[in-house]
Amino acid sequence: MRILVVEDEPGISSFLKQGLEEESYSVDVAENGVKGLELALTGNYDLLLLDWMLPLKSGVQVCRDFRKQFPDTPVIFLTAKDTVEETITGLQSGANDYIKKPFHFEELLERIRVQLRTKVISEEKYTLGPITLFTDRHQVFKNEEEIQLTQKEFALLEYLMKNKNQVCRRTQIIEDVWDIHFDYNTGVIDVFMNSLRKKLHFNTNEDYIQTIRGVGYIAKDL
Amino acid sequence: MRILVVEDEPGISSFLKQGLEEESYSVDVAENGVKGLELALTGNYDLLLLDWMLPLKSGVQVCRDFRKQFPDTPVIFLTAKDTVEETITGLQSGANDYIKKPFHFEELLERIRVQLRTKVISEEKYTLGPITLFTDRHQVFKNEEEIQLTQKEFALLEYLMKNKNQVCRRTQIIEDVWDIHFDYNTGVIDVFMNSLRKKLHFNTNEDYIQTIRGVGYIAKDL
DNA sequence: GAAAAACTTTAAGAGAATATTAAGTCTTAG
DNA sequence: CTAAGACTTAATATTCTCTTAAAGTTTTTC
Repeated sequence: MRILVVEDEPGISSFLKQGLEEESYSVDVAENGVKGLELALTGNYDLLLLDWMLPLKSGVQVCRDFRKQFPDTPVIFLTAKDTVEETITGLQSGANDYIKKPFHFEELLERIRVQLRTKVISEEKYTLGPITLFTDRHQVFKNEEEIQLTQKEFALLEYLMKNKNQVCRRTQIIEDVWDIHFDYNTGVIDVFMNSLRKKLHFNTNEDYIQTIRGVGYIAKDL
Repeated sequence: MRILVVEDEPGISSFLKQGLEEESYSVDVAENGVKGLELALTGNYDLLLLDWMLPLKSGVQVCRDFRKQFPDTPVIFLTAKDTVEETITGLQSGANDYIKKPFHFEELLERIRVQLRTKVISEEKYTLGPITLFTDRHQVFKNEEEIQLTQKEFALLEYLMKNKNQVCRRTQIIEDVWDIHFDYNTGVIDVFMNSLRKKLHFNTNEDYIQTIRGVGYIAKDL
């Protein structure tokens, strides 16, 4: 089980990391809200532990943004903010539990177990840099923002992401995405690759989909 | 939403009953563990509020026995037992949350909502932007104005709202709303979607029900 | 550096999916 | 049994997607 700890005080985060790893969770730490959300949105975690007061982006904001894409992954606030109003705000932002500092580690552990015991099997998804693609839901996100794709655009992106870091030849693509098994000559792939890149609006240094002259294309993390 | 309060101190239980009923929960009270378990096992409740120290049968015992038959109904402990060991024992007995007395009623309310928002199935009220749908009463409102829907229109809207923010495929809709389990190709869905949107008379910028070409529809808050 | 090859971009027509309308069939209340 | 309303089917209209083709750009080759 993978846990993401978003906490800016090194003392607390390293204490949490060590303690949780002793319980054989695998733990990553982010030291500010922006980095935390970014990591969380990769979808690699089964649970989030969030501090409220974070540099760059508050825990509440992280929780809200995270919830839009992951409605089922449990989130636990772990914070010194202890008024009733703050607790309620935290829970309303989509958290599943709210623990006030100072806390007992054993109680935290048990509350984590409570959240994880109901957790369902996670859905199939692929990632590519800031892009996340959910096959069943038929949805694509770039960071927090949802991107509307047509059928073919989606199928093409799905194919590239499924074969991430591998060169996809044009003949393979036309077979697997278009289901055409004879020699083809029109520029369909090129046109769709174009609209795909346009909709994903990569910056100049975000070369996540590269063309390989004379062969095809490749999707790769940078 | 029906809540069972198991609590032997009349002062506390009547305070809880009154407060929760003001929030339009329907509340029953049991004043000892045996009676509490008996009522709980009727399955008529969506959530249990349990005291620990109870006559005849302890809250922990009630929780354990209840869990055997109802693994998914949320249970919240509400108790003066406040050591870490007791908290852990309570949570391990199958509870979903553990609140220590004295507590703030507003926080209790919010923690109840947290538990109930994941129990989608038995929920009786759904919202979507200005739309509110009551499953039991079979009523739909847009803001204050009631909207008259037919059976199928209601069922369709209910399905979309139950799966808010999730893509609903045409095949799923035809299965779950029409109960047709083979391939089906008439435009029933389109026709009902049309009359639904007409009756809900959304403005141009109120795109609460979007169509996803080639896939189906999605109801989402904006 | 010019020509050829490969890829990108744009635009328009064909095709497919959905929206709308209307008519026919079924159900239910009186 | 009849009439009103609800559901389904079918036909037409509209909108959006996919494909093709042609023009523009970059890269490679000689």
